[in-house]
Amino acid sequence: MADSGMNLEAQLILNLDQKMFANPRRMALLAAIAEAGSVSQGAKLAGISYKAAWDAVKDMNQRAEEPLLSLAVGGKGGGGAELTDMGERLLKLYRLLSDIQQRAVVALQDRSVPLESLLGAISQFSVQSSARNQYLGRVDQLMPADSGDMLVSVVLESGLKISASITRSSCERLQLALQREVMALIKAPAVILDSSTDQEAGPNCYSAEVISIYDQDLVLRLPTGDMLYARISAQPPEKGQTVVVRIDPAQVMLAAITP
Amino acid sequence: MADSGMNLEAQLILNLDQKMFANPRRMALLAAIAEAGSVSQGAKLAGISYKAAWDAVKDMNQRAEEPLLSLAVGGKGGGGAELTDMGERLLKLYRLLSDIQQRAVVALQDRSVPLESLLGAISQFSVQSSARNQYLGRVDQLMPADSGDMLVSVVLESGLKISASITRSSCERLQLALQREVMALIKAPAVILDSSTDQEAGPNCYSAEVISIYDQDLVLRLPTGDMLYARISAQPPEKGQTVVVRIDPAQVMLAAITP
DNA sequence: TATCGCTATATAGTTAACTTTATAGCGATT
DNA sequence: AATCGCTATAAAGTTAACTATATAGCGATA
Repeated sequence: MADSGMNLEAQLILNLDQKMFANPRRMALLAAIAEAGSVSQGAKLAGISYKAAWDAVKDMNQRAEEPLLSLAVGGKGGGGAELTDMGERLLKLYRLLSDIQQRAVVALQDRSVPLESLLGAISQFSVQSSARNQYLGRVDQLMPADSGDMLVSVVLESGLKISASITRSSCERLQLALQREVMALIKAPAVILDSSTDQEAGPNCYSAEVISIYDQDLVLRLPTGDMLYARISAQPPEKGQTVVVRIDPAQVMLAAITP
Repeated sequence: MADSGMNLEAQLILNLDQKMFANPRRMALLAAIAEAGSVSQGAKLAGISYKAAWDAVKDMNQRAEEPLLSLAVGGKGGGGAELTDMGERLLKLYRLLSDIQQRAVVALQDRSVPLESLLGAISQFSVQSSARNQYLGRVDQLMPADSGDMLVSVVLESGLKISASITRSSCERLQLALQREVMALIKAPAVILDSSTDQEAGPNCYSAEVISIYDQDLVLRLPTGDMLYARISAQPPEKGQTVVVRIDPAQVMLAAITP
């Protein structure tokens, strides 16, 4: 279940009131019926017997709060079947969920992904941000600042502390509390090289070693071992040099998973 | 699958080489065996017959590339069973995937969630950011800027255009291309009220109507109907007034789902 | 060396979801 | 009014995954 050569895939089953309601076969059938225009032709398309198809359709139509298929008996062509809006929506929902699940399976199979952290795991396969600097940590301190915002201190596994200035309403929206797992996001251009002093002072002020310079991208290493990506502003430093960097807490974005 | 009163839950089945490998019952059994220290006691705990448990364990141990349980026969206590590292990891992976799936199910049941957009759907239940302003749109234009960064123009459904300045490497990492679905994230403090002029000029410069003022939070409405959250800096405007706002493209973060 | 609780394995019955096959009934179209 | 292809329903056989029950074998421990 962990290495590359294996063919692991996820199947989604939706239970309604503790009983199976949707599974891959049923959803494929639903799609086939929608395409063919009748249960009998859809069953053929899906490669199952008419009886099984009809039983499935009957069960779904009865148990869903609204039918998924509207069935016409007799008349033109002998009758037919059509997806209702509800049916269409269920199909979309199911496909979306399957897609999400398959992404998760593929991403989390990698042995290097930590499975302890929900946030860490989810961020591997879901929304990726353009921020070069992404640090997983926990809320360490929550302080009201003068501006009316909250100053949130995040401590990483490595011990590095990063402060973020967040509006109170955002704090509430993310349900930030001590020990909550959060990710601090910092765009590279928000990392300021501070040549005026070589003293660390104030929040988010660190001394860092220059690891590499390429084009205008600067890679730094903090004493804690964490890497920091910055952009070169005025005079470029040299490789191996130690510089002082500063990050405005207002430029730090926090991300979390609401429980 | 759509309204509140229903009891919809997701079940995860993992297929290995087209055949069922892990399902909720098997994983519960694995956990029970780990807790009890033997297959027979674990089966009792999980409420299934010893035969079924043993068949499941045998199948999993044989088909996984490494056994999940190490079984000892005879000796102290007659033998016993223990989770291997691989078994432990599978269990964690499974729990994480189930958790993610359940979150997705709960979030996407809401009728108001658009099921057309993968990014829109995922962002509903996964990582939430502290940025108050979040706009779903598509990449409209990709232009190299003087700084060496890329200026990415995002157009929303409403027609609103937002520009973001992103490093080239981030562009590549997110695989940004024309028409790619992205989300623009802007912290409220990054929205600057520009009193010097009432002319819209340059990128990310909009005239906006003041909808509400509470404490230091400002809610604005753009002509396109989109809402914009800002922080009050110097002199607070009045409700109903029209103001000009400006957002530095470097302060705009983009998020996407890599395909 | 006998005991113990476990792994390891077999046999037979049960269940749920299928399968094939068959047939009744419907109602616009011809 | 006859036709047509569908929905609607039933009966009987198949399969996979269980159930319960039984038994052989193991090896540290007492």
